[in-house]
Amino acid sequence: MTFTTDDLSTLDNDIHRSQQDIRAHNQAVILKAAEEEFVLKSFRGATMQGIADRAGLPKANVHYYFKNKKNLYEKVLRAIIEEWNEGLVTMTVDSDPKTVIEKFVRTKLHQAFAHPNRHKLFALEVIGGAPHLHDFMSHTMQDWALDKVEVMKTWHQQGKIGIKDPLQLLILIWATTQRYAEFETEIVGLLQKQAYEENDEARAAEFLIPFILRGCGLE
Amino acid sequence: MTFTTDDLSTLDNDIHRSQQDIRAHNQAVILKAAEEEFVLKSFRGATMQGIADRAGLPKANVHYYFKNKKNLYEKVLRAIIEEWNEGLVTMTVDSDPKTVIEKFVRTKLHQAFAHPNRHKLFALEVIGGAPHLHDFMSHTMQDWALDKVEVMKTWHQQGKIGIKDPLQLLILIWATTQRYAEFETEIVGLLQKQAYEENDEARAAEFLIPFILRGCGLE
DNA sequence: CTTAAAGTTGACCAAATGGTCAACTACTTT
DNA sequence: AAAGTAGTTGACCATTTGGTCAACTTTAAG
Repeated sequence: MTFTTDDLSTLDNDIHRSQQDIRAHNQAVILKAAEEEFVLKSFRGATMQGIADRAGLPKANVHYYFKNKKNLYEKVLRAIIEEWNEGLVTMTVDSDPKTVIEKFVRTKLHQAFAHPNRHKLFALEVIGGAPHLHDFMSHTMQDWALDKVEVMKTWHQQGKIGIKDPLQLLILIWATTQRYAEFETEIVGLLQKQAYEENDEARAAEFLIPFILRGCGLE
Repeated sequence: MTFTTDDLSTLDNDIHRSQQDIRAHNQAVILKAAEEEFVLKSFRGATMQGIADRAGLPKANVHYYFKNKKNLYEKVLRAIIEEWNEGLVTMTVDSDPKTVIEKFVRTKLHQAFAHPNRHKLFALEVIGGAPHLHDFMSHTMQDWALDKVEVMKTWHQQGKIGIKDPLQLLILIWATTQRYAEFETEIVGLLQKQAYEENDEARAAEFLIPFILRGCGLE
């Protein structure tokens, strides 16, 4: 995929657009519309017509760019995996636990606030048994996780960290950071707001990072 | 609802069943089937035929007991709210923070392992904007949560707890406990198992409770 | 035993929806 | 400017599916 979903409106005022631009622009608009529709209605509940309406295009045009609904869905999922790969913090036995854990939490939290829909979609997939993410879950992600677990076990043996069962820590960090994306609706309600505001990510980080470090016996 | 979903098979061997028993039994079987189907396929993806097959009944029979799909779905959601209400730990300014928090985490964690599908369904709803849970979310749950936040703020002022922003703590506890239900697929994979085993709940509790208490500056 | 009520079920229908297609317009290239 | 390629779109179709219904069987009541 050579296009990006950022700044979809930059080309809107050009009457004459090159066909390359048109392709990139329309595909990006459709992917964004699809992401929203799939989050709100889930795979089967989302309709091609609904996606088309959201994208401001006729339905047949959506089919021109994406073979079918499943194909479109998988293209949307790909963006999730790409983002996940970007959040891979380096973590070796020689790293400083406190630094690495703080960086990891901060990165994941930032991703959650930056792309909540992606995290929601990922969660929808996992809850439904991850039928489309099976490879990713049982290879890429699992390999990464189990490797980090080994690193943290070594840290524990060296007395650098007060965590005997690092897999549980990994689960906790994912749970707490991603929660702000997945349960946006609930949390925004509890904050008595209509939507997240600028400082909400900072407020979460300010709580989470010291809490987790304390839990790990660091600081 | 006067019936229960527990032990659906007790009546299976009786040839002659009273009509009351038949009603209770069939409704329970259908609700259980619906819960599974809705979790796996989400509202729109679940089909009445699929639910009927899972329940071992003809589709028309499902419609005999539940007016329509929406009605059936809402009946399933009701069970979730009832379970939620059962997990309400008493928490006042005079309670002992450590005892209450430990009890709360343990209860929520137990519910997560006991009824993962309900938690998955709840999560699906929230992720999709909670269209069917709006009243519950913005009244029952919010009132309860904000009340507990006030209690914990008092604890903090009295120096009983090291948490300035208790709403974040509440979010963290919900996130970490419910995670074991919602992300069952992922976590079971990370544990390199086919399904949770008996000690997995205890293993989670053994990690989570000291971790959270430490995070709160207790113990 | 008779009558009514409750429960069962195959067959059917109308609406929704994914996907196709052919006609058309707009760009691009030579 | 002509021919070819890419993009647009309304109309259409086949399939899926929620929901109905009428005929039928089983249980309950008088």
